[in-house]
Amino acid sequence: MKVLEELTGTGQALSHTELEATFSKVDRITLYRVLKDFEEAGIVHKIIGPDGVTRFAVCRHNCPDETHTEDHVHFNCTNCHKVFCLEHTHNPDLRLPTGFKVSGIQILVQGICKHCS
Amino acid sequence: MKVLEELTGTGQALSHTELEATFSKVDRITLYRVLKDFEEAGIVHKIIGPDGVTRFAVCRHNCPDETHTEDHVHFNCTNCHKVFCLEHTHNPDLRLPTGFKVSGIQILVQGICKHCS
DNA sequence: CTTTAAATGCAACCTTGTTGCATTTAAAGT
DNA sequence: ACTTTAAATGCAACAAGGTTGCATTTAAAG
Ligand SMILES: [Mn+2]
Ligand SMILES: [Mn+2]
Ligand SMILES: [Zn+2]
Ligand SMILES: [Zn+2]
Repeated sequence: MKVLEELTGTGQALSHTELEATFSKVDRITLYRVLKDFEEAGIVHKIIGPDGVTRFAVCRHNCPDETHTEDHVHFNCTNCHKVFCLEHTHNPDLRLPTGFKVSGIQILVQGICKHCS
Repeated sequence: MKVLEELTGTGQALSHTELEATFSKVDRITLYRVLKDFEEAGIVHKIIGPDGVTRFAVCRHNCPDETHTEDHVHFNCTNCHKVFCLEHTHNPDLRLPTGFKVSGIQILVQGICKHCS
């Protein structure tokens, strides 16, 4: 519950390492399990950025458990290194070469975030 | 050189694990170093997918060393699990919320590839 | 108050990737 | 052809991130 509060409170996606620092009393394995459970329950979603860092963010766009569509852009600030869910910036339609059938899109934008600019 | 031939020959992005299987005689550390050197030389580019797997692909769009812009979409087949560079499918322009300044975009599309469909 | 299940912690292990150092291999110089 | 020098390779060791099995705590039901 405390972990969920932290994820809900902060406006960003947090890595296991960051959460571990916040909850230093909690064992790292417990933290892994909590995050895994949240993910499987559809409460949070996992974002693995182009940097390879895994982060977690709460699902805000009241997505039903079934269609757990992750239809928004993520932003990675090159200054503060934070990752934000841009919930209102939806994935664009892409025209791919013939033969390729799209089922999902993951977009991660790099740049300077609102707070750093 | 053999590694570069392999990367050039195959139409996909290959992971270290895959290359290790192909070049079983070569030590895995040597392979890591070769790939790192290629990347720093701007000969190949590294792609870390939403699955967290790191893959390497040759740069084909004769990009100059300076502006090593990675301006194309990557495709991850959910059937054969291969990753392709869609060199001719360029990144779209995105409208982000005010305050966010874009410097780069990474797009990874999931679906069924040309060969699997 | 007792029974039972869930949550936690610990140890051990795996994968991916890096670094230091000794050894091979190959390129230059004489 | 022989020596010198540098680059490339292999090995050991290590570190970060993550998973699994098992014993123990904690808390929920009965
Ligand atoms: Mn998100
Ligand atoms: Mn590419
Ligand atoms: Zn920032
Ligand atoms: Zn395929």
